[in-house]
Amino acid sequence: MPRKRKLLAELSALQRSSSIPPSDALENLNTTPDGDSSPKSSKYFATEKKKSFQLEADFFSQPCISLAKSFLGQILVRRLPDGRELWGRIVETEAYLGGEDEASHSKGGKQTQRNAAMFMKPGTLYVYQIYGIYFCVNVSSQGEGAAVLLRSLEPLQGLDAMRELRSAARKGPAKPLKDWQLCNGPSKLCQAFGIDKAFDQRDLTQDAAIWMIPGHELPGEQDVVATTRIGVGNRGEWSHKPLRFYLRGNKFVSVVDKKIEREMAVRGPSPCS
DNA sequence: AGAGGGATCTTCT
DNA sequence: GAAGATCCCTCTC
Repeated sequence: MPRKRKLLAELSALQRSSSIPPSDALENLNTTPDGDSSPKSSKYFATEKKKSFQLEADFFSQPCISLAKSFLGQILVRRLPDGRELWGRIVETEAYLGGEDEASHSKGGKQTQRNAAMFMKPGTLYVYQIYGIYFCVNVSSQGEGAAVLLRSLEPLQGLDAMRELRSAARKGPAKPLKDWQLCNGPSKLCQAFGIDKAFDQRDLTQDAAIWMIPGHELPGEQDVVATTRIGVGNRGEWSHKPLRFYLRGNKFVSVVDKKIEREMAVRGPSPCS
C-alpha cells in the first residue's frame, strides 16, 4: 500500500479531531493512532523545546507590512501526526491590509465567517479554500482585519514527506517533484505542509502541530524585493501597490519580477533621493 | 517561453 | 449565479 495514502488518512483523522482547542491537539499528538513502536514523546520535553526556540506573540504584533517583511528568513515548522517535522524558510509573502485594501478579504472592514481569523489576535492563522480545491494560509497581524499571506517556502527538512503530500494530491503517474517545486506558491506550500481548513483560527504561539522559529540568515533591506501582489486584478490602485515581498535571487520564490530587480540593481542598495 | 483552459466549490450578490 | 489572494496540463510560437 502506498505510504502517502496512509499519511493523508492520518492527517485528516487528526485534523478532524483536533479542530477545537490547542490543548486537545497536544493530547491527540501523544496518543498515536498507529500503535506504539516508537517511544512516546514527553509533553514536558516538547513544551521546553518550543519555549526556547519559537517566535512568540510580541513578534507577530507588528503592523502588516512590517510583519510581511519580518517573516522573510524565518522558519515555519509543522509536526505531522507521525511525528516527522517539516521545516521551511519563508522566502515570499504578501501584505493584505485592513478595510481600506480593496484586494483583501477584509475589504470595507466587513467581517464574515470565512475571514474571522483576520480579525483575531496577531499570530492567528487564516486558512481559506480557493477555487474549490486549494488552500492558502495567512497570519493575522496588527491592524484591524490585516494579515500576511505566506506565498513561498524554501524546504529545509522533511522534503520526502513534502513530496509525498504534494504528489498524493496530484493525479496520474508524475515525475518526482524537484525541490524548488515543493513550496513555491501559496497552495503548494499548504499541500506540502498538510495545511487545510482545520488550521483556520489556530494560534501559531500555542499550537502543537504548527509554529515558527527564528531563522539565522535574515535578509538586509537590499535583499528584499518589494513588488505587486499576484492574482490581484481590477482593484484600482490596490492592484499596483508594492505589497509583495521576496528574497532577491532565491530560487524558491514563485514569481520573480525581473523588471523591478533591474531597477534595484541600477540604483544600488542605498535609498535614492 | 508564453497563452489558454479545466478542475471544483465556498462565499457573497 | 458569478467570481475567486491557484495549479497544472496542453497547445503554439
